[in-house]
Amino acid sequence: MPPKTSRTYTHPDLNEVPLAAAMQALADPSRVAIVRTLMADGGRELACNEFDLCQSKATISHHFDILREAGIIHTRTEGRRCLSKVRQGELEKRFPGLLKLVLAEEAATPAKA
Amino acid sequence: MPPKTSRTYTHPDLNEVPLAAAMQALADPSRVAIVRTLMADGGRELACNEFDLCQSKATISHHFDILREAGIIHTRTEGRRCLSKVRQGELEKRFPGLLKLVLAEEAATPAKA
DNA sequence: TCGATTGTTTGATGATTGTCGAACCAAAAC
DNA sequence: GTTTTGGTTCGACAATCATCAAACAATCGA
Repeated sequence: MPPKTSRTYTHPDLNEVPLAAAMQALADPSRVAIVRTLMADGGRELACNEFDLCQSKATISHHFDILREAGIIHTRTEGRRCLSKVRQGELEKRFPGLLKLVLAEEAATPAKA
Repeated sequence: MPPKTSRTYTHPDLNEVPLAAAMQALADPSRVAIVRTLMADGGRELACNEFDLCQSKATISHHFDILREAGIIHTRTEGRRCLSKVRQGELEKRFPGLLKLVLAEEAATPAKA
C-alpha cells in the first residue's frame, strides 16, 4: 500500500537549468564530495546517511536540495530513507563534459585546495 | 622608458587553481558576459571600458579581479588602459571543455535565465 | 503504541559575494 | 601644468550562502 504523505521530490527539466546554476552547485566542496561518492564505481544510488560528510543533518539536507534543484541528482524515497543518484545521461547531454571535469579534478586537485 | 609604477598584474599558475574556483568565477552572469565578449570572433584582447556591462567601474574592476585570480583571463597594461584576454590554451588544458560549455550556453540559455 | 531512525523545516548566525560612491593613482591629451 | 580618461582601492551596504540546534514528520522495528 502506498504511503500516505511520503515525501516526493520534484526534479527540474534539465533544459530549464542554466549552466550557472549547475556550476554554482558544483563550486562547493561538500556537494562535489557528494557527487564523487555517488559516481564511485561508475555511479550508484545512495541514501543521505551513507555519506561521510561530518556535517549536521540539516546542512546535508540543504546540500542535497541544491544538487536536486540544479538537476544534478535524482532523489526518491524508500521507506524512511531517501535515495539519490546522479542524473548522468541527462547531465552529459545538457552539459557535455561537466561531470567528467568534476570527477577528473579529484585526481588533479592541488594539495592546498 | 618603462613606466615608473605602472600596474602589473599577477596571474596564477593554472595548475594551482582548483576547478571550484573557476566554476565560482563563471557562475556569475556579469563575468560570463565578460568571457563571452572576449571570446567573440575566436578570442580577442579588450580593455575594461570596451564592455557593455552597465555597472560601476568598481564593480567591473572587481569582476576582472576574480576572473584573473581564477586564471581565466590574462591582463596587461598599455598606457592607461588594461587589456585582457582569455587564457584559452591553458584553460582548455587544465579544464578541458569548460570554456566550450560556457560559450555553448549562450545559445542554449533558457529564456527566463 | 512506543521508540528509533532518517530526513525536513525553521530561525538564527557568521561568512562570503556583488554592488556602489568617493577618493585616489597613473598615463594620455591638451 | 592642468584636465581628462581608465582603472584601483576603500568602506559601506544588501543579498546570498553555508552552517547549526531544535523541533517536527514519516517510516520501520520492537
